[in-house]
Order: sequence, then C-alpha cells, then structure tokens
Amino acid sequence: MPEGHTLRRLAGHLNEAFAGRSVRASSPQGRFEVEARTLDGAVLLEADAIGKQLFIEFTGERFVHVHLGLIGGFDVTTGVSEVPAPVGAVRLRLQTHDAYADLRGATRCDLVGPETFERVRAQLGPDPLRPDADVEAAWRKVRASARSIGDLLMDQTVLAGVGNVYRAEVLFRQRIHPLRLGRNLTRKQFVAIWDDLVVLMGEGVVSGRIDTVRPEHSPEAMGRPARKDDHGGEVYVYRRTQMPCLVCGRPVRSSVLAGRNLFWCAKCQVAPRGRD
DNA sequence: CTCACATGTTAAG
DNA sequence: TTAACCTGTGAGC
Repeated sequence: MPEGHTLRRLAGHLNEAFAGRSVRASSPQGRFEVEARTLDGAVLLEADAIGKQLFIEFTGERFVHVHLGLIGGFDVTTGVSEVPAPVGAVRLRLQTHDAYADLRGATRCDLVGPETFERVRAQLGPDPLRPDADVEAAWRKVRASARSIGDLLMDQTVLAGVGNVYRAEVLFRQRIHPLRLGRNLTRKQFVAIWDDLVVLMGEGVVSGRIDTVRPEHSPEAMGRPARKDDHGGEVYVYRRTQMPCLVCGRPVRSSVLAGRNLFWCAKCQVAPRGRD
C-alpha cells in the first residue's frame, strides 16, 4: 500500500473529512491512548504528506506524525449517518458525527511539536509530489555518489516518497539498470527519472494504484489478455520475476539489494560493466 | 488451515 | 547483515 502517492492521497482524504473541524480522537486498541486523549476534541488544521511521512496538524502547534510502515493503513470514511464501532485492532480513530478514520498497523504515531516536525522534514530529500521540490538537491547527491541508482532512489534523504514499486518501474521506463552508479548517470538521465516520477506518482495519487505501462505496451496493444497484478496496477517488472518482459519478451530478472527485491530486464536495461 | 511474503524502517549484532 | 514490528493476502496442503 504505502509509497509516497498513498500518503499524499491519504492527506487529501483526511483534509476532506476533518480539516477545520473539532475531532474526537481515541485509541480503541490502546497503543496510542495517551496521544489520543491529549488531542480529543481539538481542531484538525491540516494533514500533509512529505514522502512517506504523514503529519496531521492540530491547534496549538501539535502534529501527529504517522508512518504506515510496510503494512499499515489509515482508512477514511465520510458521509455516514452513524459512526460504527471499531473492528479489529484500531490503533487510532479520528471521528466527527459523520466521518471517521481508522489507523491500523502503523509503525509510528507520535504526537510532536513544530521542532520535531521541522527536524524530520529537514532530513528528507525532495518529494516529486510537491510542487516546490528541488530536483537539483537530489541530483547533487546522486552525481556525487558511488552507490547505485537503485539504492539511491530508495534513500529517503536523497529523494522522498519512492518505494520498491516506483523504483523498479521508473528505472525500467528510463531503461536504466538499477546497479548503475549515481556518479555515472548524466544529469539528463536523472532529470528524466525525476520527471517520470512526477508523472507516475501524480497519477497514483489520483487513481490510488500504481500503473506504469505505456499504452503501446498494454495488454490490448500486445494482443495479450489483461492481467491483474496483486498491488492493483499494471507494471513492467515489479514482481514479474521470470515472466516475459512486456517490451522484449526476455524473462524479468530479480535479486536482492540492501534487503529489498530488485527487478529489471537484462536486455532493456543494459547491465553496467566493470566499475559501471 | 498454515505459512511465506509484502508497496518500510529501525535497532541490534 | 539480520531480526523485529505490524496486518493482509495468496499459495499450498
């Protein structure tokens, strides 16, 4: 579920439901009881996402800092005549008379002040979903790095919001092998990656899915039956190990880099040689 | 039904 | 580098 597009979308939903309203806060499961009790009845000013971090600002310069981790979810439901009893392990519930939001499985849900908010924000790289994002700040780090671009794209201090799906897909779309070193990319190549992320992640915010396959490679255009991916979208290489590449037909390769699965096409994304 | 694995991150070894 | 955390899903028995 949660790459940057999910959090930006979630911030939007929270604002639609609660911005400017007094909100009841509770922790039915008990994990965030102290935080909930402190905020209960306060006015929610604005929810905002920076990369994969979610900040919900309440009156009094108080922010709830949420990170969904790998499996967390924050479901927002609006327009109900009656708010139902929580089902399962709801860590934090926000509600009004006609809307509620349930947080489950999050790794972080901290009540913090403006100093912490600024500190966290300061250590995150530019977020492709934010209009004020500074692509040059990311490029400066990439161009000076002896690490691979696959590694760098997942580093939230280099670029905030990209996860394993967008990493695999944007590198395929730009035909750049994930093990190419950052310092060996051209500025043009990196800017192309960035610009593509802006488009892809922006579409993800609207659709709530990750779709990356261009029309000319779509199942219809290629005469294949449409296939449903379990993350909900149509993709080129992510979790398609051993399946034929949608462009050249060779089997998609995979390996593990820094504890995360990496996916690429060995023909479409030419492997680096020597020191790259 | 049980088990492995996942769009993530942190902390321990 | 590995384990740990938290939950849902799909594959396999």
